[in-house]
Amino acid sequence: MDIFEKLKNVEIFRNIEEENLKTLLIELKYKIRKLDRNEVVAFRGDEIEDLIIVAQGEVYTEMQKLNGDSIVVDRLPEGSVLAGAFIFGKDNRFPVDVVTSSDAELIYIPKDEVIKMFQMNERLLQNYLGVISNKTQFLSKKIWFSFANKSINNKLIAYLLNNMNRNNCVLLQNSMKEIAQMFGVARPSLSRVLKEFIDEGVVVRKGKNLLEIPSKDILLQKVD
Amino acid sequence: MDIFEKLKNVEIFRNIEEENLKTLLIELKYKIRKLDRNEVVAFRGDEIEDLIIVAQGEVYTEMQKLNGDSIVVDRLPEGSVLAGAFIFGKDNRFPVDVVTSSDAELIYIPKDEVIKMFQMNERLLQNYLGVISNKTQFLSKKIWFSFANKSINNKLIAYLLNNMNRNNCVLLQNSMKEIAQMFGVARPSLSRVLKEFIDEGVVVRKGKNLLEIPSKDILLQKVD
DNA sequence: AATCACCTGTAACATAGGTTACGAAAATTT
DNA sequence: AAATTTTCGTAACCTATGTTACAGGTGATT
Repeated sequence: MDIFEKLKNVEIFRNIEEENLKTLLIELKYKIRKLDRNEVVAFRGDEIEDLIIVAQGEVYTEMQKLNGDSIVVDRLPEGSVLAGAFIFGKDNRFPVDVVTSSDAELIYIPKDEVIKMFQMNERLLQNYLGVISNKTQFLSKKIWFSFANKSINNKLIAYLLNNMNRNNCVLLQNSMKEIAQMFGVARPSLSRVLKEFIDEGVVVRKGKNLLEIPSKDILLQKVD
Repeated sequence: MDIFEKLKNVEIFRNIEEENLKTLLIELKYKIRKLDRNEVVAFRGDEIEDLIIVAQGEVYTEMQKLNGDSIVVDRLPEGSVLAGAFIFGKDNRFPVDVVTSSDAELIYIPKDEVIKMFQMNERLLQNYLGVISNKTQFLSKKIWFSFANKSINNKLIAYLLNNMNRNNCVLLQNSMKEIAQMFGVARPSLSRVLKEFIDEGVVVRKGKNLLEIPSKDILLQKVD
């Protein structure tokens, strides 16, 4: 598969006509870097000078906690852009370690070239703005969620309300383990709160992955 | 003061030569809206179709918690851009209520015009990318901080390490009340932990707003 | 200087949530 | 279908943090 085929599937190149994409490829300076699985793409603190595109494979980013544990922050599948908010921001260094989770092929486009690209193709610019805007939206919502809902109680209520369909039912998309992780709480603790709700009849188990909320209002009364 | 003077102080118009800025003003379609103190600029859920610039005065954004309390999310001083990540993102509706905290003058620039602007002036595009990139960076760091440092203990250690100067001292920029708010914890709880550190000699009070950390290593041993 | 408003430190108390552990159920692999 | 691994519910226990309250300090305002 040639580079052109790969670029077509990259998020920032969506909906760009083949013609224009080919023109871009010719005009543009870029470098391709091939890596094996588990190779380090960049260390925390490294300067970011290029836009990096995951043309093939997958990479993940991880951060060090104070106690030395490292936690996976993000998985970037094929077609993603790496640290898109960091080439134009104040802090031009990687905030995280970046590692490949499979054989991977990365495309490096220098910052200057990126800006040139934007001026050559309006659609591309809009895509890019979209990508980093979505990231910001995603982060904003995440922060709001954990700030506005401190107790597991409230987190669960908010989650249920967000995922409720017309029939007052919630189909659990994630395992309890995963939900607990999303909430940043211990699994047994979440389990305990859900049990309370079920014991009180505020929530009814309809099946392994299906919950029913008999009354939204009664659920809301449980907010603390 | 005419509109031109006001625009010069807007974050996305920084470092743009007067000439170019004047040209932009002539070419551009925009609307000006004047508001009194405590007027609502936009409600949560309203469609976002324009880039909104705070040309004069100040606005703040607030969100509703489940229990009805509203919390101030952000203050946007003169020269800020409102919801910059939301005109290009997937979700084109305000995530928050927006209210003026003083008499204010807002400039509305339609999305299409904004893109035109970007293509007329490269510097402007870079500024805009910078602004929303910085926002993303800010949010990322905030999330990481609260995710990687669950206990007040660890939050405090991370804060001290981040704000330490060469002399192993930390000049407290914010009041304890504010720091507690940043951490999302109760003030007396933060006070208690700091007292522990001081009692143990891990941190030394050098003055009202000055702390000394005798040994970084010993401080790090306190991580749990 | 006197009043007021606010920020701090501190303590006693209540509780939400983390930890650990174990067995049953479910899912996956053999 | 047997075996192995993973998820889940549940309970007992413990600790970190929130809550409330009060008094001394600091700074602003009059």
